[in-house]
Amino acid sequence: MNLSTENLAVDTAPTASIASHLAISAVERDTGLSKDVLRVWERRYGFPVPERDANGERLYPLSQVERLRAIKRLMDSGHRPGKLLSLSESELDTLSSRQNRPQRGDESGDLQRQVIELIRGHDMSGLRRHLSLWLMKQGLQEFLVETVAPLNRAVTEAWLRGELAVFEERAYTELLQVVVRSAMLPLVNCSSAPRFLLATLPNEVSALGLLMMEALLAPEGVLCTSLGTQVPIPEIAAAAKAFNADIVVLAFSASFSSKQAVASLESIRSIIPDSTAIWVVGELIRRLRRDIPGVTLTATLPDMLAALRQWRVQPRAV
Amino acid sequence: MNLSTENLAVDTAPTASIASHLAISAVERDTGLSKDVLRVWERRYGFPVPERDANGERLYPLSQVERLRAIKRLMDSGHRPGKLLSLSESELDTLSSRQNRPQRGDESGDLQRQVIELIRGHDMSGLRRHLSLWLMKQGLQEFLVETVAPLNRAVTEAWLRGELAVFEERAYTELLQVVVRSAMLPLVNCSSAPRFLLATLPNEVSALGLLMMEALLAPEGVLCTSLGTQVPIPEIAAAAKAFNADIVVLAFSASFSSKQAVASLESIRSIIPDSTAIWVVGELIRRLRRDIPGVTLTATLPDMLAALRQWRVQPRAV
DNA sequence: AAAGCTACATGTCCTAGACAATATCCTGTT
DNA sequence: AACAGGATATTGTCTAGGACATGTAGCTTT
Repeated sequence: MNLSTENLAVDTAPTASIASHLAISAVERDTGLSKDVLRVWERRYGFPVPERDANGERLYPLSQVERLRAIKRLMDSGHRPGKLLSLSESELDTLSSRQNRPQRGDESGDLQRQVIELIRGHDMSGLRRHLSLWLMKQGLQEFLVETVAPLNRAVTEAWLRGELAVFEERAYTELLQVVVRSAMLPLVNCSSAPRFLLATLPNEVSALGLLMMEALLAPEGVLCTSLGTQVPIPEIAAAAKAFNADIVVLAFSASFSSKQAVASLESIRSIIPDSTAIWVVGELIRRLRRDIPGVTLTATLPDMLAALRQWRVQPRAV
Repeated sequence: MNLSTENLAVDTAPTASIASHLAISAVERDTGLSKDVLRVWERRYGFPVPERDANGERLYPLSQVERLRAIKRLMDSGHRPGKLLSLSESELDTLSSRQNRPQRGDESGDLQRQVIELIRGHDMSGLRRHLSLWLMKQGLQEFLVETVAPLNRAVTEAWLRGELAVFEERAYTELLQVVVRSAMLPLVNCSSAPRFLLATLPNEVSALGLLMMEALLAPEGVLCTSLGTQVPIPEIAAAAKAFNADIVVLAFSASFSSKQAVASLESIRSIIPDSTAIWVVGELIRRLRRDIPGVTLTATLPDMLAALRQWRVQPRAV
């Protein structure tokens, strides 16, 4: 439609801008870097250096946005901005590709490669059959621990390496939800103690960890109430009281800021009664330095089950 | 270090601040109003007027945050900030309580009141039985159209009126997901045309509309691929191509900004081929003034089914 | 090696002004 | 009385650089 060189002003939607450039608010949304950070990096490190529109507002070329995304990914896995931002394009690339190479050489690598191939081929029905098959073969809990957990890691890593598109990862996640939920259905007559309350904190989008917890707990016959993702802290506290929860489970994905996690956990711990336990699960835990008093960290799914057995023997002792 | 009345600085976690006050970033998260907006309102309208910590940074008392939330709700339903911000506390209250009074006096009001009572009593098992019962009685599609849709509206309204807490609404939503998904399972051998791709745009958190669409389409035997919530626009386009979708369905809840919706829809329409239809569902549609060329708006679930029948007779004619 | 200290790195907040996009109001015309 | 068009008001977002608190790294001391 806009064939002239004048396509700049034509399409200036509030946040979307034109196809080849993004406005600062769009970059904030796409990369997860706040506007303040984008500006201060420009000032301090000289990158990114966006162009400007007629009105002096920043317009980021897609190439720079791409690079910002790479930088953010590396930051999430522990690198510091100062180093990354002074790196050249190629140095960044080698770092990106190296970063997740240490593939654990476990026997399930085959399945993982197979699944990733199915995802890349967009064969969702095939993927579904495949996953259902393994589910049948292993039973729900083993399926989760032995198959789904490593598979999730493999998919996440493939995504970080750029081998999977965002939408492919999303489609996988959704499908997995369907498969796992289908296995949980027969198990819903949960009635026995303890009472669990599940949620993720604000800024934690991933529903996957939450679902896995719910599925893992279902065969144990416990009473699970899930609040879903992104629940404000006071609401979690109110819910714990209302549902009379014995244990509040909070799930975190690897990308959650550990700084914020610690702060939030301490804040939650201080407002719900000590008689209610708080358990934390998810990849994030690997990156937590210090313990948080009154909060139980379970790095793996089996740890979680162990904690449950422990609780049953000796409630409230965490 | 500071043991005196200086306990302000002690607990100043990045975003959490102390129990009775919130930092600006926390208020942004809780209310959905950007930091810029919060500051500019203070400058222009004299509300909110937060206190300051030792460092001159804003600290919002909970009472003001509460009021900001009320204002945001009213804005979402069409009022303009200038008016709301000059209103007194009590005027705001009357406006809030009036706003959703026009209860449609339909016969299903009884069920709705019953369900809301169950939610308020935190009787999730009871609620589950109740919903399952109606599902059995009505069958999936009728259940969605006749029961779930009005129920969702009733719950949302109760929540807007402050009769339900956020966590109660969340627990209801999660439970509903489980119930609906359970009914979809037997229907998954979807293989026939058309191929659907489902998603919500960034900023749209609610998975409920999406799930309802999926469930509504399941009995029709179509092939549905869901990408879940908050999918970036370019990813939706890429997915439409990869999955060879005939129809892309985007779900919006009532709280989505109509301005942004129009911009996003136009942007999406311009990057995916005309042979792929775009359908929009959700409460938002009521608030859209103008049509968007090449985009089909279906305000209710039956409209959606009608559009599907239409498509089957005459594909691509939208 | 643990603890303390200093210097640097880094994200977030601050102020205040500018401006574009939209809503609303007003006026003249059919 | 309904409606088009233009003036005006409203409102969100952007800009700039400065300030500062917290976190990290490297060094020294016990």
